[in-house]
Amino acid sequence: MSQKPIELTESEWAVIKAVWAHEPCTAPEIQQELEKKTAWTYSTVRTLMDRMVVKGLLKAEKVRNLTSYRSAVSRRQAQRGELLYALKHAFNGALTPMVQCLLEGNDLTSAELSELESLIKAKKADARKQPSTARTKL
Amino acid sequence: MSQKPIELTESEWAVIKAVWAHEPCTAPEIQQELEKKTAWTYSTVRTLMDRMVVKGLLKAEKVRNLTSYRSAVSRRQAQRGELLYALKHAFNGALTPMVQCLLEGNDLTSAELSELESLIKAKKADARKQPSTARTKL
DNA sequence: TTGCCATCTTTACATGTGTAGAGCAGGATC
DNA sequence: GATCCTGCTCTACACATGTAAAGATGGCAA
Repeated sequence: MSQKPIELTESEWAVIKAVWAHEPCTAPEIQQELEKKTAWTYSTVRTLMDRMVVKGLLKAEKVRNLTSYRSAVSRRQAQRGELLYALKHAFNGALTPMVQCLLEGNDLTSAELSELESLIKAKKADARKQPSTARTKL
Repeated sequence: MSQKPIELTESEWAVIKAVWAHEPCTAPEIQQELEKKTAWTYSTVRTLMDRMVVKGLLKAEKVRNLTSYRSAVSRRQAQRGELLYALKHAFNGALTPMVQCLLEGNDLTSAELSELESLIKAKKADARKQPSTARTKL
């Protein structure tokens, strides 16, 4: 339970995003996909991917002589990991200041602001009904 | 302009937090402060701090034979750096989903939710008056 | 059968990060 | 003056990360 938080480097983010978009997929596929942005060679991508398998971020399966990769963590999990890192270190776990900082530094359209407002309203209603029980895990 | 984003490792966060709390300060002071939590020796802390000076996260000034340190980045800057990292990689720059994810995964009290609500309301009013001009830099 | 191509495997190397020991120097102490 | 702190400098080492070349190999085309 409570597996340690997922943290991804910039390169790993690039790779896993491509994998999410194509899985199951092969290293050459991912390399081609990323080449536009990163100019990484096959070797580079492959090394990254294999290291990510070791870390439990991807899963690899050998079919004959080809290796097929899939993600081992969901986008949600990865997103939450990133958020938790920021929350923990930059905001000492305090959520409200974090959201505040987010709002302060960026220009939101009033449409976006309204959207957030309704999110919060929904959440409030929710909290009233199910007091901190049926939380969507991750 | 637009200096590259600030990103801190876990250790660096520990150090800079202690520095913010005590600056101007010396390495031994910080070491003692951190010892409780981390059990790092003087050498370790000192190395970290000097590397952070090189990176521009701290400033060091030599007074006689003692070295006095101060932060070179504000808490706000560091917080924003962390947030931007998450925003960019995990959410492809989309702010609303990020806030959403934040709300989803954590149990907020209804007091907190109300607080956020008023933050947003304030922001909305704000946006109406000064359309994206006088933004607090960082 | 002989090459060729795509893919895989191995190895490498620079730089960054976590962690720290060993020895040095200046001021206080005896 | 010899000693003892306290803080400083230098050096080191293991592991992580970014990046990739070189060589091995299996299957298909000629």
